[in-house]
Amino acid sequence: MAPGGFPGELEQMILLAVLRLGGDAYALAVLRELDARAGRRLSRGALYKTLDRMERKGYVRWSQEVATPERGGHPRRLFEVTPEGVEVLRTSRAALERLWAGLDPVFGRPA
Amino acid sequence: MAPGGFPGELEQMILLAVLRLGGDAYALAVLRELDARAGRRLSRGALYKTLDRMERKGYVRWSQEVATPERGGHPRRLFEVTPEGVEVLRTSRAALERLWAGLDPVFGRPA
DNA sequence: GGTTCGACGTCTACATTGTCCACTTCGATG
DNA sequence: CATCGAAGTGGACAATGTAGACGTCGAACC
Repeated sequence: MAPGGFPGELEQMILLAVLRLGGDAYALAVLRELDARAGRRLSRGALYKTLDRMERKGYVRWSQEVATPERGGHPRRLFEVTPEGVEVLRTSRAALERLWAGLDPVFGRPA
Repeated sequence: MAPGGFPGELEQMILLAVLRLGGDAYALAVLRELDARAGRRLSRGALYKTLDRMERKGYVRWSQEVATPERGGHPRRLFEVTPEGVEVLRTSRAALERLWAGLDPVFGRPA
């Protein structure tokens, strides 16, 4: 298992959203992706907090966006998932899948 | 979405383990199932705490085991997932799956 | 050229979850 | 009767999840 143990539910989702966005993962986009895909809403504060925590753990890193059009306000932070982040996602997914395996009947979704 | 929002990572796993065990879901068995299936280890304290919290939220309920052999110590608690618990699992899984969808290439697991 | 607005990021405070460990109970075993 | 193993409980604390208020810039408005 990944050294730090299992990531929290939100951490997992954020990691996935960042991954999905590829080179376009700045904060507000992550928020929109989370809402659109998962119906998961949260404030910017919550997002940045979690992202910062994950940075300390080495699951994500970020850089300032290149100063292209500069549309005002702070320069955007562009997030990216590290290999460690990918790894942690992989193991947590595997664990979950082994628990789900064979339960479909219970959920009225036979096979 | 389920009223109480998304369940935590551990809550999810415990719910699944209880489900898997069917009528045999007493605490120590849940612990073993979690370890065996998901490599997730935790103390009894952690388990009971989480189970109690989930009871308050209506995701699980329990009953004393029928006093058959009485092998000593406290009577065992037999856990069971409520319909609400099933529902919450279903929605959280759906959300996660929508986030995972299409990411397989990233994980070196093409299709 | 001041005001407002919208896209960003940051900070503080607090609620919820996750976690361990020491303690207790009680039958069986020695 | 001392010990052991299976169960459950309680207290304390660490990690995660969460909102909201605040600051900052450029652009658009007037």
